[in-house]
Amino acid sequence: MPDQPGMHRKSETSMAPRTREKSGKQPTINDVAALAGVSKKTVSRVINRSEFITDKTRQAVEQAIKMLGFVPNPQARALAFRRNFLIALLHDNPNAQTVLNFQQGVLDAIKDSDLALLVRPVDRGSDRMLDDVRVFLEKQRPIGAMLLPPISENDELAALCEDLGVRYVRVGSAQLDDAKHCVSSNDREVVAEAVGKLVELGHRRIGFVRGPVGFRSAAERESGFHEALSNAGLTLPAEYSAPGNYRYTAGIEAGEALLSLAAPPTAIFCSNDEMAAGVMSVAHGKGIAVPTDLSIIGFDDSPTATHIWPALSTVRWPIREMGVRAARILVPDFLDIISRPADEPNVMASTFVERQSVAGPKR
Amino acid sequence: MPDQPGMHRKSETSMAPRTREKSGKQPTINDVAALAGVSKKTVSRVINRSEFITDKTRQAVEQAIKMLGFVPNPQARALAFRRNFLIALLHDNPNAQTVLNFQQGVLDAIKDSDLALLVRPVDRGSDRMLDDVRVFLEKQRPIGAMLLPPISENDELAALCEDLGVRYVRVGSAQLDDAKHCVSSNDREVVAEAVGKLVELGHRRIGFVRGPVGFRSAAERESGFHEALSNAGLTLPAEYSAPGNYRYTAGIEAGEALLSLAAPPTAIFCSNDEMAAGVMSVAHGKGIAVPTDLSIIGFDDSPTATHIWPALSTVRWPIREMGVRAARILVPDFLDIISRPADEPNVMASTFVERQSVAGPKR
DNA sequence: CTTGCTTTTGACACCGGTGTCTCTTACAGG
DNA sequence: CCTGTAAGAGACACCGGTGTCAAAAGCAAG
Repeated sequence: MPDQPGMHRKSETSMAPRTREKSGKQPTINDVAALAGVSKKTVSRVINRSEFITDKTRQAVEQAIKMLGFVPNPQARALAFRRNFLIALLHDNPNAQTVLNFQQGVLDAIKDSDLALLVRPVDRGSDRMLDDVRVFLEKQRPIGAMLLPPISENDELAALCEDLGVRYVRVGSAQLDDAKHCVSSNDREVVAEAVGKLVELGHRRIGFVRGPVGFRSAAERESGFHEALSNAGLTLPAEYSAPGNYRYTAGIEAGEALLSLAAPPTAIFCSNDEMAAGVMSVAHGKGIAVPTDLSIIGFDDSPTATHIWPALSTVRWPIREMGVRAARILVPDFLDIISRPADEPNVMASTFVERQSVAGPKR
Repeated sequence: MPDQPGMHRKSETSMAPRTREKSGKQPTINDVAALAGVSKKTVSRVINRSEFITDKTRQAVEQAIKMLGFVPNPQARALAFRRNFLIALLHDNPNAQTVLNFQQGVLDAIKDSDLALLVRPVDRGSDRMLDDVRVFLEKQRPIGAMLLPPISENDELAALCEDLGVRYVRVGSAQLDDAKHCVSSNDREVVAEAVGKLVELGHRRIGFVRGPVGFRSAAERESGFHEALSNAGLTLPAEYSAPGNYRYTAGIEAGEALLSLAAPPTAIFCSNDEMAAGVMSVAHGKGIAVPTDLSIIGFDDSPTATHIWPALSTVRWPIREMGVRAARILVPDFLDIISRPADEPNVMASTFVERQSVAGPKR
């Protein structure tokens, strides 16, 4: 059966992942140029805030833009600029809430800009990780990338960004003095403050649940803990220090270990909230009352901190604010920032949040 | 003071948000065409799996592609296709863990494809919401969009996608029969099963903490609850039903109300885990032992469910699997799926997870 | 009114792919 | 062997912007 006369063959169009467009086409730079009576390059200059343009021309173009509701096509710009107007968020899913809060901060910061956010989990551990990220960055060509802990500690990743001409910001770790590439918080200091409160309340037997080895965040927290102890002239007996990996189950194990000691601690600082929840569960199970018989402090101020009972005293990490700040460091030129980034600190303030899990020792 | 002879003026280049590129340029379709001795269009056909090509030519091109390590430039394709090879995830931050789990599922599904994930929170509530999303979709031109609850219930959003030629999938709500646009889970059924277990254990006074009004997810859970009760020939006294909004604080209030009754319930089903945590806190505060004096069931299987003590029996929502499934529905043509999407269900199975917060009534 | 410079603007190629249409080739049938 | 037809491959325009460089315009000095 012959095809319709006019039909040459199956159209190649069907192959394209294209879907129909109902609403009228959007205006292009050519439409604007025609309406304003200038060349498209001039319109381009206005869009890109070129300084070599007279006010008169600029205004004429801006009016035409407004009249047509013109929005530059990001795909075309991406092709011409060899850069996509995107920020990539690279993370290794340490904690959902953390990622999402940070993400939220970044989105707050770029809300009124032309940027969008690309999320990309990476598999630390995998040996193809570096290649995967390279391919990702080469393909997506984002303006910049944000590295969340723990992968922010990977120097090779930073070097890769550097090499590919992708701006980057490392969050919560690495050299604090590199204000161009780092955002962090004063965790050590605030942990010391929190543990100091325990000492003030009269605690002398204070336990510690560590974070995973090799994590800078964990090292910071541990160092703050020791600082508080030595300030008080105390030392940490080996059996009062339990290993951990930021997981709830590690908290359970640590709790079992610490609370089974002949002379158990009267207070325990846990390197994050999840582990604190684990320790608290063990205490409940053993009939040890919190905070009467045992004070507990966590770190993160995750939702868990308020959901458990009694509500957990913890260190709030300004992760969302760090997201905002990271975006400002990364792409100040896209954000119309009032206060120049240089004026803002790149070490954000963590705070100790006191809830119901801390009291003086029983006597 | 005159400039260097060759220097014409300040270069306009400085305006562009471009950063230097160290590593050598990547090969383009032209390089491939030259190496394979064919036209670029032919290479394009191979890339796009056109059927009008002989095996011989295809192999020659594929070899050239491999030899050069050629990767098509997504920006150029986006421009020519008028579509970006992206999937947008639109959500209204109902619950960080949920969003991230879903996100993870989507990423699992698109891992080996050319797609990337764009995340975009939307502000339900705002009246500019629809316009914001329109601008976003028009600018980014993703292939498709995923709508997470509760905004998945917004018909105008779906219509907008339709209108803009953006494929879409609505998660966890809306018409279940629309297999092309919906993924959901059998929540009603599983809630009925969970509450049925309470009845089997001998509970007769069972309280209910509702979800926010107008949410389909809440309605489903409530309907499952009632189904279990009526199966057992029970009814829900008005004072046993407390309002809620999925927040911890609402759980606190509901707990206060229900547990202050002269004849308090011996078991409470909460429409989500956060509220269950709130109810549990109130029980702890009142010295009501869980599960001895009070059984509690939640919904979501969020991290909170395992972090609180005793660990919460809850309904696990297969959110990550729904993410995978949603991606397969949305972009089957990009995923090289073995089992065709039509073969898979679009109603995923929730499951009741029994932990330590449920026991028989005290008698 | 020129001249000589600087500032603004525009013409045109180009970024790296895809759509359309035409031309070439391969093969079955006469 | 010739012809008719359909499949395969290529030429060229185009997607919607930006970079380069030359031309035009503005302006102070001669």
